[in-house]
Amino acid sequence: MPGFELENFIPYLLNRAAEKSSREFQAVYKQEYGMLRTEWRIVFHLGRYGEMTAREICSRGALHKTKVSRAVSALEEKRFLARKRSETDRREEYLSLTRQGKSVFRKLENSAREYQERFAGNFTQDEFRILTNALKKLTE
Amino acid sequence: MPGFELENFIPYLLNRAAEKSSREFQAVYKQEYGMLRTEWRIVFHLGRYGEMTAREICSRGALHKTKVSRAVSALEEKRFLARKRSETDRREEYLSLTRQGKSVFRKLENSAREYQERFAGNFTQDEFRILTNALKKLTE
DNA sequence: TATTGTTATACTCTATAACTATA
DNA sequence: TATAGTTATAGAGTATAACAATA
Repeated sequence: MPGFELENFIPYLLNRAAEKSSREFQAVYKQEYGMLRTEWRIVFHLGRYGEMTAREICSRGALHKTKVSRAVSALEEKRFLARKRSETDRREEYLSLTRQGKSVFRKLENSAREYQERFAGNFTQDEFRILTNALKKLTE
Repeated sequence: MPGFELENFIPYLLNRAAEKSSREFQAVYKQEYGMLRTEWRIVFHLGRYGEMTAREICSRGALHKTKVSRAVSALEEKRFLARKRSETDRREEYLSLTRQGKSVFRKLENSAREYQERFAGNFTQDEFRILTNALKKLTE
Protein backbone atom coordinates (compact mmCIF):
# COMPACT_ATOMS: atom_id res chain seq x y z
CA MET A 1 0.00 0.00 0.00
CA PRO A 2 1.40 3.35 -1.07
CA GLY A 3 2.39 6.11 1.34
CA PHE A 4 -0.66 7.96 2.51
CA GLU A 5 -0.34 11.69 1.91
CA LEU A 6 -2.12 14.48 3.76
CA GLU A 7 -2.12 16.40 0.47
CA ASN A 8 -4.62 13.92 -0.95
CA PHE A 9 -6.78 13.55 2.12
CA ILE A 10 -10.24 14.85 1.36
CA PRO A 11 -11.10 16.38 4.76
CA TYR A 12 -7.78 18.23 4.64
CA LEU A 13 -8.30 19.45 1.07
CA LEU A 14 -11.89 20.47 1.76
CA ASN A 15 -10.86 22.37 4.82
CA ARG A 16 -8.09 24.24 3.05
CA ALA A 17 -10.25 25.10 0.07
CA ALA A 18 -13.16 26.19 2.26
CA GLU A 19 -10.94 28.37 4.40
CA LYS A 20 -9.46 30.09 1.42
CA SER A 21 -12.71 30.78 -0.38
CA SER A 22 -14.31 31.85 2.89
CA ARG A 23 -11.52 34.34 3.54
CA GLU A 24 -11.84 35.68 0.02
CA PHE A 25 -15.57 36.18 0.00
CA GLN A 26 -15.58 37.41 3.57
CA ALA A 27 -13.71 40.46 2.33
CA VAL A 28 -16.91 41.49 0.61
CA TYR A 29 -19.40 41.32 3.45
CA LYS A 30 -17.02 42.00 6.30
CA GLN A 31 -14.88 44.84 5.06
CA GLU A 32 -17.73 46.64 3.33
CA TYR A 33 -20.54 46.07 5.79
CA GLY A 34 -19.04 44.72 9.00
CA MET A 35 -21.05 41.53 8.69
CA LEU A 36 -20.25 38.02 9.85
CA ARG A 37 -20.92 34.85 7.89
CA THR A 38 -24.29 34.01 9.40
CA GLU A 39 -25.42 37.60 8.91
CA TRP A 40 -24.60 37.44 5.22
CA ARG A 41 -26.50 34.19 4.87
CA ILE A 42 -29.57 35.66 6.53
CA VAL A 43 -29.42 38.76 4.35
CA PHE A 44 -29.25 36.41 1.42
CA HIS A 45 -32.34 34.45 2.47
CA LEU A 46 -34.44 37.52 3.20
CA GLY A 47 -33.26 39.30 0.07
CA ARG A 48 -33.80 36.32 -2.16
CA TYR A 49 -37.07 34.94 -0.77
CA GLY A 50 -38.59 37.85 1.13
CA GLU A 51 -40.07 38.16 4.60
CA MET A 52 -39.93 35.06 6.79
CA THR A 53 -39.58 33.99 10.42
CA ALA A 54 -36.36 32.94 12.14
CA ARG A 55 -37.65 29.39 12.16
CA GLU A 56 -37.93 29.40 8.38
CA ILE A 57 -34.39 30.75 8.03
CA CYS A 58 -33.19 27.96 10.31
CA SER A 59 -34.69 25.25 8.16
CA ARG A 60 -33.82 26.82 4.80
CA GLY A 61 -30.24 27.59 5.77
CA ALA A 62 -29.48 24.63 8.01
CA LEU A 63 -28.64 27.08 10.78
CA HIS A 64 -29.23 26.62 14.49
CA LYS A 65 -31.71 28.97 16.09
CA THR A 66 -29.09 30.44 18.44
CA LYS A 67 -26.93 31.49 15.49
CA VAL A 68 -29.90 33.02 13.76
CA SER A 69 -31.05 34.81 16.89
CA ARG A 70 -27.69 36.50 17.36
CA ALA A 71 -27.20 37.35 13.71
CA VAL A 72 -30.71 38.83 13.50
CA SER A 73 -29.93 41.09 16.46
CA ALA A 74 -26.69 42.19 14.83
CA LEU A 75 -28.43 42.95 11.54
CA GLU A 76 -31.12 44.90 13.36
CA GLU A 77 -28.48 47.03 15.08
CA LYS A 78 -26.95 47.77 11.70
CA ARG A 79 -30.43 48.81 10.49
CA PHE A 80 -30.35 46.18 7.75
CA LEU A 81 -33.30 44.23 9.13
CA ALA A 82 -36.66 44.93 10.77
CA ARG A 83 -38.84 42.68 12.93
CA LYS A 84 -42.60 42.58 13.09
CA ARG A 85 -44.34 40.55 15.78
CA SER A 86 -46.81 38.06 14.38
CA GLU A 87 -50.38 38.73 15.49
CA THR A 88 -51.53 35.14 15.05
CA ASP A 89 -48.67 33.56 17.00
CA ARG A 90 -47.00 36.02 19.30
CA ARG A 91 -43.90 33.85 19.72
CA GLU A 92 -42.91 34.52 16.12
CA GLU A 93 -41.57 37.57 14.35
CA TYR A 94 -41.60 38.31 10.66
CA LEU A 95 -38.16 39.37 9.56
CA SER A 96 -37.46 41.49 6.51
CA LEU A 97 -34.75 43.68 5.08
CA THR A 98 -34.96 47.43 5.43
CA ARG A 99 -34.41 49.63 2.40
CA GLN A 100 -30.75 49.81 3.38
CA GLY A 101 -30.65 46.05 3.87
CA LYS A 102 -32.06 45.48 0.40
CA SER A 103 -29.42 47.70 -1.10
CA VAL A 104 -26.74 45.72 0.71
CA PHE A 105 -28.29 42.49 -0.52
CA ARG A 106 -28.19 43.61 -4.15
CA LYS A 107 -24.52 44.54 -3.86
CA LEU A 108 -23.63 41.31 -2.09
CA GLU A 109 -25.57 39.26 -4.60
CA ASN A 110 -23.64 40.88 -7.42
CA SER A 111 -20.36 40.26 -5.66
CA ALA A 112 -21.34 36.65 -5.14
CA ARG A 113 -22.20 36.22 -8.80
CA GLU A 114 -18.89 37.74 -9.80
CA TYR A 115 -17.03 35.55 -7.38
CA GLN A 116 -18.82 32.48 -8.68
CA GLU A 117 -18.07 33.35 -12.30
CA ARG A 118 -14.41 34.08 -11.61
CA PHE A 119 -14.26 30.82 -9.75
CA ALA A 120 -15.91 28.80 -12.50
CA GLY A 121 -13.50 30.33 -14.97
CA ASN A 122 -10.72 28.25 -13.47
CA PHE A 123 -12.37 25.05 -14.64
CA THR A 124 -14.00 23.50 -17.66
CA GLN A 125 -17.79 23.31 -17.58
CA ASP A 126 -17.62 19.58 -16.96
CA GLU A 127 -15.16 19.99 -14.12
CA PHE A 128 -17.22 22.72 -12.53
CA ARG A 129 -20.41 20.69 -12.78
CA ILE A 130 -18.76 17.63 -11.26
CA LEU A 131 -17.22 19.68 -8.47
CA THR A 132 -20.53 21.34 -7.64
CA ASN A 133 -22.46 18.08 -7.69
CA ALA A 134 -19.87 16.34 -5.57
CA LEU A 135 -19.96 19.09 -2.95
CA LYS A 136 -23.75 19.01 -2.88
CA LYS A 137 -23.73 15.26 -2.50
CA LEU A 138 -21.38 15.63 0.46
CA THR A 139 -23.63 17.98 2.33
CA GLU A 140 -26.74 15.85 2.07
CA MET B 1 -29.92 36.63 -15.34
CA PRO B 2 -31.25 33.71 -13.36
CA GLY B 3 -31.90 33.82 -9.62
CA PHE B 4 -28.71 33.36 -7.70
CA GLU B 5 -28.96 30.49 -5.23
CA LEU B 6 -26.92 30.00 -2.08
CA GLU B 7 -27.19 26.27 -2.72
CA ASN B 8 -24.92 26.66 -5.73
CA PHE B 9 -22.49 29.14 -4.24
CA ILE B 10 -19.08 27.55 -4.03
CA PRO B 11 -17.84 29.10 -0.76
CA TYR B 12 -21.09 27.96 0.86
CA LEU B 13 -20.85 24.44 -0.55
CA LEU B 14 -17.18 24.13 0.35
CA ASN B 15 -17.85 25.30 3.87
CA ARG B 16 -20.70 22.86 4.40
CA ALA B 17 -18.77 19.92 2.95
CA ALA B 18 -15.63 20.77 4.91
CA GLU B 19 -17.54 21.09 8.16
CA LYS B 20 -19.20 17.76 7.69
CA SER B 21 -16.09 15.81 6.75
CA SER B 22 -14.16 17.55 9.53
CA ARG B 23 -16.75 16.53 12.09
CA GLU B 24 -16.68 12.97 10.82
CA PHE B 25 -12.95 12.48 10.84
CA GLN B 26 -12.55 14.42 14.06
CA ALA B 27 -14.36 11.58 15.77
CA VAL B 28 -11.28 9.47 15.15
CA TYR B 29 -8.54 11.66 16.62
CA LYS B 30 -10.63 13.48 19.17
CA GLN B 31 -12.70 10.77 20.76
CA GLU B 32 -9.93 8.18 20.75
CA TYR B 33 -6.94 10.34 21.62
CA GLY B 34 -8.24 13.72 22.79
CA MET B 35 -6.42 15.46 19.98
CA LEU B 36 -7.31 18.66 18.12
CA ARG B 37 -6.99 19.18 14.40
CA THR B 38 -3.55 20.77 14.40
CA GLU B 39 -2.27 18.05 16.71
CA TRP B 40 -3.40 15.35 14.30
CA ARG B 41 -1.73 17.13 11.43
CA ILE B 42 1.53 17.33 13.30
CA VAL B 43 1.37 13.68 14.28
CA PHE B 44 0.83 12.96 10.63
CA HIS B 45 3.87 14.94 9.52
CA LEU B 46 6.20 13.45 12.12
CA GLY B 47 4.86 9.94 11.58
CA ARG B 48 5.05 10.14 7.83
CA TYR B 49 8.33 12.00 7.36
CA GLY B 50 10.17 11.54 10.63
CA GLU B 51 11.95 13.96 12.93
CA MET B 52 11.84 17.62 12.01
CA THR B 53 11.74 21.09 13.54
CA ALA B 54 8.63 23.19 14.16
CA ARG B 55 9.71 25.45 11.34
CA GLU B 56 9.67 22.55 8.91
CA ILE B 57 6.20 21.52 10.06
CA CYS B 58 5.04 25.09 9.50
CA SER B 59 6.22 25.15 5.92
CA ARG B 60 5.13 21.60 5.06
CA GLY B 61 1.70 21.95 6.61
CA ALA B 62 1.00 25.61 5.86
CA LEU B 63 0.52 26.16 9.57
CA HIS B 64 1.39 29.27 11.52
CA LYS B 65 4.14 28.89 14.10
CA THR B 66 1.83 29.84 16.98
CA LYS B 67 -0.53 26.99 16.11
CA VAL B 68 2.35 24.57 15.89
CA SER B 69 3.87 25.78 19.14
CA ARG B 70 0.66 25.16 21.06
CA ALA B 71 -0.09 21.83 19.43
CA VAL B 72 3.44 20.59 20.06
CA SER B 73 3.07 21.42 23.76
CA ALA B 74 -0.24 19.56 23.88
CA LEU B 75 1.25 16.50 22.16
CA GLU B 76 4.19 16.57 24.55
CA GLU B 77 1.84 16.58 27.53
CA LYS B 78 0.05 13.57 26.08
CA ARG B 79 3.46 11.87 25.75
CA PHE B 80 3.00 11.47 22.01
CA LEU B 81 5.93 13.69 21.11
CA ALA B 82 9.48 14.39 22.36
CA ARG B 83 11.71 17.41 21.82
CA LYS B 84 15.46 17.50 21.48
CA ARG B 85 17.31 20.81 21.49
CA SER B 86 19.52 21.26 18.44
CA GLU B 87 23.20 21.58 19.31
CA THR B 88 24.10 23.50 16.16
CA ASP B 89 21.32 26.09 16.48
CA ARG B 90 20.02 26.34 20.00
CA ARG B 91 16.83 28.14 18.92
CA GLU B 92 15.58 25.01 17.24
CA GLU B 93 14.27 21.72 18.56
CA TYR B 94 14.03 18.41 16.78
CA LEU B 95 10.54 17.01 17.22
CA SER B 96 9.72 13.33 16.95
CA LEU B 97 7.01 10.90 17.97
CA THR B 98 7.46 8.74 21.03
CA ARG B 99 6.78 5.02 20.81
CA GLN B 100 3.23 5.76 21.94
CA GLY B 101 2.94 8.58 19.40
CA LYS B 102 4.03 6.26 16.62
CA SER B 103 1.39 3.75 17.60
CA VAL B 104 -1.24 6.49 17.51
CA PHE B 105 0.03 7.59 14.11
CA ARG B 106 -0.34 4.11 12.65
CA LYS B 107 -3.90 3.84 13.89
CA LEU B 108 -4.81 7.30 12.65
CA GLU B 109 -3.21 6.65 9.30
CA ASN B 110 -5.29 3.50 8.92
CA SER B 111 -8.44 5.35 9.88
CA ALA B 112 -7.60 8.06 7.37
CA ARG B 113 -7.11 5.49 4.63
CA GLU B 114 -10.40 3.86 5.46
CA TYR B 115 -12.15 7.20 5.52
CA GLN B 116 -10.66 8.12 2.18
CA GLU B 117 -11.68 4.82 0.59
CA ARG B 118 -15.20 5.03 1.93
CA PHE B 119 -15.36 8.56 0.65
CA ALA B 120 -14.07 7.70 -2.80
CA GLY B 121 -16.63 4.92 -2.98
CA ASN B 122 -19.36 7.52 -3.35
CA PHE B 123 -17.96 8.63 -6.69
CA THR B 124 -16.69 7.26 -9.96
CA GLN B 125 -12.93 7.29 -10.43
CA ASP B 126 -13.23 10.20 -12.83
CA GLU B 127 -15.39 12.18 -10.47
CA PHE B 128 -13.06 11.55 -7.57
CA ARG B 129 -10.02 12.54 -9.57
CA ILE B 130 -11.66 15.75 -10.78
CA LEU B 131 -12.85 16.61 -7.28
CA THR B 132 -9.40 16.05 -5.80
CA ASN B 133 -7.64 18.03 -8.49
CA ALA B 134 -10.10 20.88 -8.22
CA LEU B 135 -9.63 21.10 -4.46
CA LYS B 136 -5.86 21.05 -4.83
CA LYS B 137 -6.00 23.77 -7.43
CA LEU B 138 -8.06 25.88 -5.04
CA THR B 139 -5.55 25.70 -2.24
CA GLU B 140 -2.57 26.73 -4.33
C1' DT C 1 19.08 42.76 12.61
C1' DA C 2 16.81 38.45 11.51
C1' DT C 3 14.99 34.00 12.92
C1' DT C 4 12.93 30.20 16.09
C1' DG C 5 9.71 29.53 19.05
C1' DT C 6 6.48 31.20 23.05
C1' DT C 7 2.89 33.88 25.21
C1' DA C 8 -0.98 37.08 25.24
C1' DT C 9 -5.07 38.65 23.27
C1' DA C 10 -9.03 39.20 20.50
C1' DC C 11 -12.29 37.66 17.35
C1' DT C 12 -14.97 34.08 14.83
C1' DC C 13 -17.37 29.89 14.79
C1' DT C 14 -19.64 25.79 16.74
C1' DA C 15 -22.40 23.40 20.16
C1' DT C 16 -25.32 22.78 24.06
C1' DA C 17 -28.05 23.79 28.07
C1' DA C 18 -31.16 26.68 30.37
C1' DC C 19 -34.39 30.08 30.08
C1' DT C 20 -38.83 33.23 28.61
C1' DA C 21 -42.95 33.70 26.57
C1' DT C 22 -46.49 31.73 24.09
C1' DA C 23 -49.21 27.93 22.04
C1' DT D 1 -46.17 19.70 26.97
C1' DA D 2 -44.27 21.62 22.85
C1' DT D 3 -42.45 25.44 20.15
C1' DA D 4 -40.16 30.22 18.89
C1' DG D 5 -36.74 32.67 20.19
C1' DT D 6 -33.03 34.45 23.74
C1' DT D 7 -29.11 34.23 26.79
C1' DA D 8 -25.08 32.06 28.86
C1' DT D 9 -21.10 29.41 28.44
C1' DA D 10 -17.47 26.58 26.78
C1' DG D 11 -14.61 24.78 23.31
C1' DA D 12 -12.33 25.13 18.96
C1' DG D 13 -10.28 27.79 15.19
C1' DT D 14 -8.01 31.95 13.26
C1' DA D 15 -5.01 36.00 13.36
C1' DT D 16 -1.74 39.25 15.02
C1' DA D 17 1.39 41.58 18.08
C1' DA D 18 4.89 41.40 21.38
C1' DC D 19 8.36 38.94 23.46
C1' DA D 20 12.84 35.91 24.79
C1' DA D 21 16.60 33.53 23.20
C1' DT D 22 19.75 32.81 19.74
C1' DA D 23 21.93 33.52 15.25
